[in-house]
Amino acid sequence: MRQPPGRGQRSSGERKPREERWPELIEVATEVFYEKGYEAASLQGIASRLGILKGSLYYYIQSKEDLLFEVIKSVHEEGLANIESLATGDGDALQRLRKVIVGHIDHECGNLKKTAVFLHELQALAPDRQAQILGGEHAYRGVFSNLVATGQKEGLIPEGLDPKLAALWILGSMNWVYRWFRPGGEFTARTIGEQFAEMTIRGLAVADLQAPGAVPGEQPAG
Amino acid sequence: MRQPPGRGQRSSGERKPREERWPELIEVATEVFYEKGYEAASLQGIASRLGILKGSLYYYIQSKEDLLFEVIKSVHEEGLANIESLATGDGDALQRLRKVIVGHIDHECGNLKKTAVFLHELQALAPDRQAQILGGEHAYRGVFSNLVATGQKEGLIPEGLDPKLAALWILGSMNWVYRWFRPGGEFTARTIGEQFAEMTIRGLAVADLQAPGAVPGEQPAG
DNA sequence: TCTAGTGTAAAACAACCGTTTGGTAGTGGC
DNA sequence: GCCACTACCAAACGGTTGTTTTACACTAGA
Repeated sequence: MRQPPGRGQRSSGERKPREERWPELIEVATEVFYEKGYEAASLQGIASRLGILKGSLYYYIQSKEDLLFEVIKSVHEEGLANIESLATGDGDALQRLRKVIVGHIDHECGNLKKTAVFLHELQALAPDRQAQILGGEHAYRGVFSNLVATGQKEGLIPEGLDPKLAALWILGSMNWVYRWFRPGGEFTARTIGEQFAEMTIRGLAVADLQAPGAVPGEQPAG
Repeated sequence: MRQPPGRGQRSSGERKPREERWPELIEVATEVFYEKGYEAASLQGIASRLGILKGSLYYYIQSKEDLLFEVIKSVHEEGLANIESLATGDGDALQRLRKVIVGHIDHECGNLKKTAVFLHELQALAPDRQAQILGGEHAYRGVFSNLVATGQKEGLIPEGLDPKLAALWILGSMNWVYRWFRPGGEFTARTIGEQFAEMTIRGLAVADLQAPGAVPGEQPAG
């Protein structure tokens, strides 16, 4: 079964340069953290998927928590850049909000494991590292509360709504998706994003305003 | 420092009947799981808060996972009974949905630790135990999708919306609250529940219908 | 007074954890 | 052909974990 090091074919034992090993490590760590959760995951398990020994991981990291930190930091930066670019596009606040919601859910579903690790294991980090990632006043939430506040100035959203609460309301519905979405399942990311955006926009908009896009009539497959 | 067993005063060493110890155990376990997370929590820690040795816990449980199961099961039953009673009251579907949302968030914030353990640590259980708790087709979600479907029959909610997606949308926003709510903080559970209900109902209702209750004008303290 | 049962102590168990240390085969630059 | 460096192995470390076993002080009932 276990061939001597004739040639590849084994998943283990290959010596690789840092530039190749590092992203591999991040990817494998993400998968293992996703499957087992951070605390239940072991460096042993990560190392053996890479084909090296767990002690060898310390050539790349200084601690297990470092690994989680690196994973989460990269996911957060990626996701934040995504919605910030969507939020600063054309159109009024509600039109931009629609794009952000659809785009964020699409990104979330397309990067399910990474997102799940970020959303679920963030609190496994030490508090100062959590703060370091989220930024002083929750950059992520800020994008949404700013959109809501802008919508209020534009007269599209009633002044009675608290922008921060509205932002948390939106974030909650979106950040729950990773819990039940499965690729190839009942709903596509697109379907989810569009219906969520529809309901959310309608929930925020003033009474006498109706969003131009009608309720999408597509029947989800399955 | 360490008094010989003269009389009480120490938090440890008291022998108690099962009826008294068992709920104490569940409560302490809930707290520890809340603070550290299930995997990172140790039976050692739970036992020492009770003033007994970790081995003695096995007089009450058969495994650590059993403990989590008991905690989660009781929380789920409690929460489900709460929203089911609210969902079967008077009024049309949207009026009942409003009550359910406000009541559920109130319950969630009033039982923050229990709820957090349920929502965050459920997936630490073996899959069959998860299924055993959630019920065959997610009893919790069913309450909301049924309300949405009923609202559609009553002509209050457009037929184009998928009731299951709508239910997941609602659940997400509510189940995110435990992540940021803090007692005595910026918002009361009541404020959160009412604004969330307001936005959610409006997001679901057909265009030419306006909910009787206006947007709550209260300014949240802080 | 004897007895059965209850709630806990005490101690040990193997297993596994994250981390450290020291060594080394291979490689590219000089 | 030497040297420094890179990427990893090999082995061990102390500590903690969940769990099991045996024993025992105490209590209630007969």
